[in-house]
Amino acid sequence: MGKKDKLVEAITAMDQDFTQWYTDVVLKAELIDYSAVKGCMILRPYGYGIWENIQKNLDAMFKQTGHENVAMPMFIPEGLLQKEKDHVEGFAPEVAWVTHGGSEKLAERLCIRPTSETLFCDHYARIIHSWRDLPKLYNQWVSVVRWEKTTRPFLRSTEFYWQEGHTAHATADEAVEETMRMLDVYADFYRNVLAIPVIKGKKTEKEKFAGAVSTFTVEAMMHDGKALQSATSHYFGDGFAKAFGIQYSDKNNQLQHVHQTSWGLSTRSIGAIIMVHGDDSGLILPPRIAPTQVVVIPIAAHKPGVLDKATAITEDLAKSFRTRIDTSDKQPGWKFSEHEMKGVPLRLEIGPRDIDANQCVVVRRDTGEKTTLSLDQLDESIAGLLDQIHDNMLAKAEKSLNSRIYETSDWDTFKSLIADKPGFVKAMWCGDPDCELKIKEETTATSRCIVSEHETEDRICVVCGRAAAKDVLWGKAY
RNA sequence: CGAGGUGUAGCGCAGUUGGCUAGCGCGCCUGCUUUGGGAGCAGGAUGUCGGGGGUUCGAGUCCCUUCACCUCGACCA
Repeated sequence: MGKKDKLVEAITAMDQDFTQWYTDVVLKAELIDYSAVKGCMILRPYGYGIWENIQKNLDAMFKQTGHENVAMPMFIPEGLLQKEKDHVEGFAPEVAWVTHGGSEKLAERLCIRPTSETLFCDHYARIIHSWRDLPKLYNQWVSVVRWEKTTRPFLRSTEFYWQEGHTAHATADEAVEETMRMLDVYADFYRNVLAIPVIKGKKTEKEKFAGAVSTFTVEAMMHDGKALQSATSHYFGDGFAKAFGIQYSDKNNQLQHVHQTSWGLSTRSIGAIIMVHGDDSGLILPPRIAPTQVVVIPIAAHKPGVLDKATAITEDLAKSFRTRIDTSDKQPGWKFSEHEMKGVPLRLEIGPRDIDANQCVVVRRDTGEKTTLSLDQLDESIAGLLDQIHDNMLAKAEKSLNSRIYETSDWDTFKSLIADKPGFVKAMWCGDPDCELKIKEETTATSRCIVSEHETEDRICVVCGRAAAKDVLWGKAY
């Protein structure tokens, strides 16, 4: 047993048991703790720190696209929830109800928001009167509650944090444009901030959001080849507007219904970060959202000058990067492993030998590569390395995604691909829900999204062999 | 909600056909020595054996029940 083995024994190896690896990482990297309520997790400082950085980056993108933040109540009266038929049918089975206020039974029970369409619609009906009031581009950062049967940290919990954008527009075209704009924002965010490549597409009727005209999604591929629906953007048409009476007078003094969208990204994105980038030593965090980008580890800290120098470097770097120094009395080796497990992108070692040579040792989490850097112009070196890490993580994830998308038009090949090859299968679909259902029943794979739609004579449905226009990505999903 | 699994110290576990004061490793605390890949020595603290009920002279151990967590299905971000 070498020391490396001991390190690995803390976390289950990915290829031995991926779900156990995931649970180990989530707990040992101190992202969450379980709570007293089933299915509810506590976001610990390190886990919440990731979420804060996700919020910071994504919120800036929302602001750039003209959106404003608001805060809606967490309670929805039953009558309000029931206004839109498809919506209530979709969510009713998994809502939590408040029936009492103090010891008084409520005349009308209140559900704890599973999503806030109804609240926004109710509000919009009151504040939108004129074409001059449009568009309304609102977003909120809140938690919602869905009474899930099976829960897993970040991937599916009873309460989870997310943002939900809700917009109202004068025309259908504008609303469609908004739907696609926000889908692009999510795809860009995943790529440029989380270093995760995603596939954009449209959900099938079966998979779309309750109450939506159409749902668009970004799908990511996890290390085990399974799909994770990573964010969604919905076009509502005027269905909610009609149910809630959201009308405005247009420029010709005609009463019109608004056209709406909603879009959301949740703490599930943290699950994606873990399962796309992680390795057997633990987390590997994308530099742009890592709570700590650089951890400084003084070596032989008791020796004169070491701690002072390490502290000075930390303070200097902290002006430009999220930098922390580890002054605990643990052994250096212990610290190395600890910060690797927590996915800190860069580790900076500084000891007596370095100080004499005016240098430090910097180690990349993504490659393990160790380099010696001059203490002069350290800022530029670190900035360059963090960008390189991002680019490398993205490139690696992209390669992993692209190398595991298979394509076939043959039903038997399709079945064996789903069964034997982790990843996605691209196959044509005629659009018949029965064919979609057959795929799910016989392979457990579901349609992830329709990536494109175009009529071509020679293309046939992978299931029934009839003419097919939809290019669909299929896969097993979380 | 269906199938299966696990609950003993902070974590990982052992605990024999039911039997005396419930153990081990790691971690934790104190002190000293150490420090470039999970340190060493010495001393110390920590338990409602998940909860409730039952059988028994006696239950961590057997029975019933309940709760939580994990895995696989059905549903979702």
